[in-house]
Amino acid sequence: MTPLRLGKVQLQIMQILWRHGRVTARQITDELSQQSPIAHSTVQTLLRKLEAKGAVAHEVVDRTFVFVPLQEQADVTESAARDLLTRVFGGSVYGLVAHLLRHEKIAPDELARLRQLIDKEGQQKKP
Amino acid sequence: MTPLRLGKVQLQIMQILWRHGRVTARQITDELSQQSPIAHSTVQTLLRKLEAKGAVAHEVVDRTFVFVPLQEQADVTESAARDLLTRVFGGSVYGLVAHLLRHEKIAPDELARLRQLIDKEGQQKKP
DNA sequence: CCGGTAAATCTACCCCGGTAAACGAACAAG
DNA sequence: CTTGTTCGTTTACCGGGGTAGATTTACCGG
Repeated sequence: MTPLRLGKVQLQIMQILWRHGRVTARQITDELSQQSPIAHSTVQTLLRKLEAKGAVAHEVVDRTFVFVPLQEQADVTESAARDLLTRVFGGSVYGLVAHLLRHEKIAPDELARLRQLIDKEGQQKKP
Repeated sequence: MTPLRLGKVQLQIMQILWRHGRVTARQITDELSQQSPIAHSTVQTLLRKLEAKGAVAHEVVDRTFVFVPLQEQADVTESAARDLLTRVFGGSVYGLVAHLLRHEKIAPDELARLRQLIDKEGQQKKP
């Protein structure tokens, strides 16, 4: 299980795949182009590279490719998060969270939910 | 102020720079080689690339280069964290922290300190 | 049957991180 | 003076992300 490193656009493609489950290259191009224009062939190239890597697969429906994600979102999220955690924060969850609290603005209700979450986590000492 | 993208080894070099303030290329090579062997010329090449990017500078002392970091650790940390936050967690601090709590094992005392930190953050509503 | 349309493939760049050998300069020891 | 060591510089290569034009393939409508 190699960590599977994904680039910026590749991640965006995977996210579209995860949201919709089954999409054509054209759909991906359209959705990506809403943010910044991108050539259809570029998307196709990246999809081929993703497929070569085992991150996606395609089925042929009506002579057009329908792509499906193979790599789980949870896995990619996990490896990306752990990557930042270890490389930048030396593995300290406290360090990362402290940084987020200090440098990112957080809505008060989010903060409240966070406190609840941590409390619940603390309760799970004795199962 | 471009985000300044750094690779894996480049980040390690910057971290050594940040720890020591002023180091020679040799010191960096030695320190990096404790983890995984790396050629001295590789380190020098990366240092040149970092300098070309404005991340470091060098002074000449006794005919050898002494490198100093120009880019602040806080800035790099910040951009890396925000990068993950926006690209993977859609900007949701809650999402990222929740992920960390769920998937990373955290020492009980770290959890306690986290709760304190969040409480203190909550108090700063009315200054 | 023919031309348009749309999809897929081929091919070719550029950039940059990482890797390192090869070369050159300068000094230190003998 | 010659040789070896230690720097720094030059140069080259690989891999992979990103980009996209050009080309082929296949269908569909007139």
